[in-house]
Amino acid sequence: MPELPEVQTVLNGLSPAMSGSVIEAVMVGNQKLRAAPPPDFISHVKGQRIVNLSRRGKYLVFILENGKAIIHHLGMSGSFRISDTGGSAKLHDHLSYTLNTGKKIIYNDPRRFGMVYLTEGDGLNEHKAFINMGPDPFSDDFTPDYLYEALAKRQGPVKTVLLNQALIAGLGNIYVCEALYLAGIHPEKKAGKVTRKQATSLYKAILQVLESAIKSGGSSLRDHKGVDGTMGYFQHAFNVYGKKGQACGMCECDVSKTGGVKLIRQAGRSTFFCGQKQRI
DNA sequence: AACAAGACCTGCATGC
DNA sequence: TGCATGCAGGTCTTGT
Repeated sequence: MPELPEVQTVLNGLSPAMSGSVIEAVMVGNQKLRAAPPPDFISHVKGQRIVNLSRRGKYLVFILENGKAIIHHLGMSGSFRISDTGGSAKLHDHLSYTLNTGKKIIYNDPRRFGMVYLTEGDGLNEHKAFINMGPDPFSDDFTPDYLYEALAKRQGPVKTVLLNQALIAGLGNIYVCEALYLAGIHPEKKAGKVTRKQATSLYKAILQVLESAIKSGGSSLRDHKGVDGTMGYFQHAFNVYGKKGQACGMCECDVSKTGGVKLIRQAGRSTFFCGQKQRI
């Protein structure tokens, strides 16, 4: 489910409810997540005030008063909701935080690909979730030059390389497809063959697509929802993703001749692109 | 080292 | 209607 814009949307929804609040109770379900909370999770978290919430790539980070940090990844199907303490439990609720404000923050994840960590002695930066993570697209470290250099070293198709979180943190399948479309770059082009000029276009396209998705509250494919249950609506702005055989977002060509948006499979993932606008 | 493929799960859409 | 199949926003592990 969630790529950077969706995680940012979740963060924006959770922050007002959680920031400064004290965690009075924690529920950890029996079913195992991909990375389940450690056994001592509750004892380190209970009674702690949440002093800061942030996002790193696709991870959410809650900093506690005792200096430890809770790290959440939503996997493919994870979502948070805010409810009253009297709210009823739902299938696939795996974790919840009851706050001193009377609100309950509930993590639900049908596919259980989500991950929950608690930092140990080492700082956040040394945590395994972040130790090899590339720059966030919105950080100062992410520049056209950085992108060009990162791609230049790689032989694989640019589409696949852009999904590597060690190069850029936060991009996922949807927004890579959309960014390559905006930049006019064919997904099968070798990363190392992307020119400096193309890298600059791609840099701009990445920021543009992420920024507009965040403004729209993320995309709501299937079950992704904001913390209040509202749906994002960025999917209405997709140019190519999920549009196999249809006209791309800015198409002036005859779909009956071109066949419209193409769907191929790269490294096991679906890639949508426009054969007219995106060139090798 | 870098890359591709498989594994991990459930739910949903599709086709018979 | 029921059943089988394939696919889904991600990442980690395994094998080449």
